[in-house]
Amino acid sequence: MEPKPFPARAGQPAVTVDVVIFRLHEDALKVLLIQRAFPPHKSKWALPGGFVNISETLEEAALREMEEETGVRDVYLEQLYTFGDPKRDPRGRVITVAYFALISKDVKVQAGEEATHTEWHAVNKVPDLAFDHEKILKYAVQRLRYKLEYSSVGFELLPDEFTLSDLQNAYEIVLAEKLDKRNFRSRILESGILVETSRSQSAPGQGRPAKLYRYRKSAAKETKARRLFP
Amino acid sequence: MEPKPFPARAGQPAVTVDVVIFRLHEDALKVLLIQRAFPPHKSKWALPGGFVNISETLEEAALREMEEETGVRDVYLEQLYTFGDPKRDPRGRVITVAYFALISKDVKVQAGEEATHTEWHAVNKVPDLAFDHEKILKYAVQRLRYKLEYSSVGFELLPDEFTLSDLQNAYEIVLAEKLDKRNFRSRILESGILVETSRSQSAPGQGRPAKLYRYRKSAAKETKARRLFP
DNA sequence: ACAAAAGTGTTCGATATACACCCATGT
DNA sequence: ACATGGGTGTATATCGAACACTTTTGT
Repeated sequence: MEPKPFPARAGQPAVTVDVVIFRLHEDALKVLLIQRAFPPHKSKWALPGGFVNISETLEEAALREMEEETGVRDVYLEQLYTFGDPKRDPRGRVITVAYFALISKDVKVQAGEEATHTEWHAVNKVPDLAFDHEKILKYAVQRLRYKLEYSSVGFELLPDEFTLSDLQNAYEIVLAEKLDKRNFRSRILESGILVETSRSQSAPGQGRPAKLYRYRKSAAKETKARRLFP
Repeated sequence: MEPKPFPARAGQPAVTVDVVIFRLHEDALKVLLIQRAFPPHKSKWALPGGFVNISETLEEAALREMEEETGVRDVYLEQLYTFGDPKRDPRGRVITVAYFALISKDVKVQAGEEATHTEWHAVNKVPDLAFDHEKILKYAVQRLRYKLEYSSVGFELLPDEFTLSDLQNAYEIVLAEKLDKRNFRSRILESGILVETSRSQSAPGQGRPAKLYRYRKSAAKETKARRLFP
């Protein structure tokens, strides 16, 4: 594989999208990184991303990049911020529109294209990143934590059916803090965003089986909603 | 004045900044609009904006546009969102990074360049806007209202010194709702973000003179701060 | 019977909300 | 003295935070 031609022209900034793809795995919040095969920052890790095609929306560009690297298309995707420091890319002026994506736990993630070296890294243990990608990642983590408290994006990280312990676990991993079990459960249940299924799930080790719940998408009123976790 | 050449090239999106400039005037929240002198959307009103120069940051571009139209440079400026629908500009692919700005009440706003026709419009009475600028404006108003409740950006709309009635008035105008005087005052004062000056101000009509306060910038902890107005 | 995880309520302090009258000044 | 806007406190309801034991299952 050859490096793609760099499309910036004199006088005109180029536009890319970069995507911070989050996923819960092995009790950690992980982010997908690609090891760069070409300079600049050769062999450093970077967020997946690429140039915006002339006839696609920014969101389509982000979804395309996601699909190329993960095979996954049906995800939660949100625009994060646009980074435009003239010196952020040594090749020339590149403005990047950053997105973040959340992948459900039950979605099978395929490897990227043959030659590209992609890996999931725990967000609190990422290696040195190329360009300003550390700044972008930090911003994304901050936004995810914030939204977890005020909205119900958290469910996008879980499978269709999950136990309340799974859910609390997911929140604790992302927020990096312990939550009170009774308060967590009563708040979640009172909010009415969950429906109980008739099934339950035996714990991996042993113990009392837990009821399985499902998220009611219809109840996703973000705006002015009471915080889930104050 | 001639229309500027349109710099989009084949295969490359062009990048602009658009700025939603807010100001309180005549008991209304107003936004600065420019009447377009050339097609497309000739004679429609639009947000001030323009192409990003190759060596300036996005924020610098937004400040430059602001200064060109208002003569004002020292303002609160925040990135809003990036709009990139391929069909948002009929001339070609233009991605715009939208910003919003807040101008203090004591800043004198100069007219824009000779030929450009600029006017302040109350946000609830704006005319038909060019491109997708109505969407951008609505988004900006929503963000401003939101931030007013959670942070102290509200002070950026007021002069250096102001009375508590002025402040409450500003909040009521932006939020478009009445607030309780006693609750407003105790919350603001308890939060410690104001310092009392030794001076007071006679009301324009008559009545008891009001104490003048000043905003303590140092107390601007936005993150995880308690909401000013829940 | 015991280990392991699920499930369940109450108390207490803090905060939000609703609400009405006196004060200082100018005319 | 009166009109005008400035300034003040309390009672009630609601919400968040802290906290420990019983239940159900598998081995």
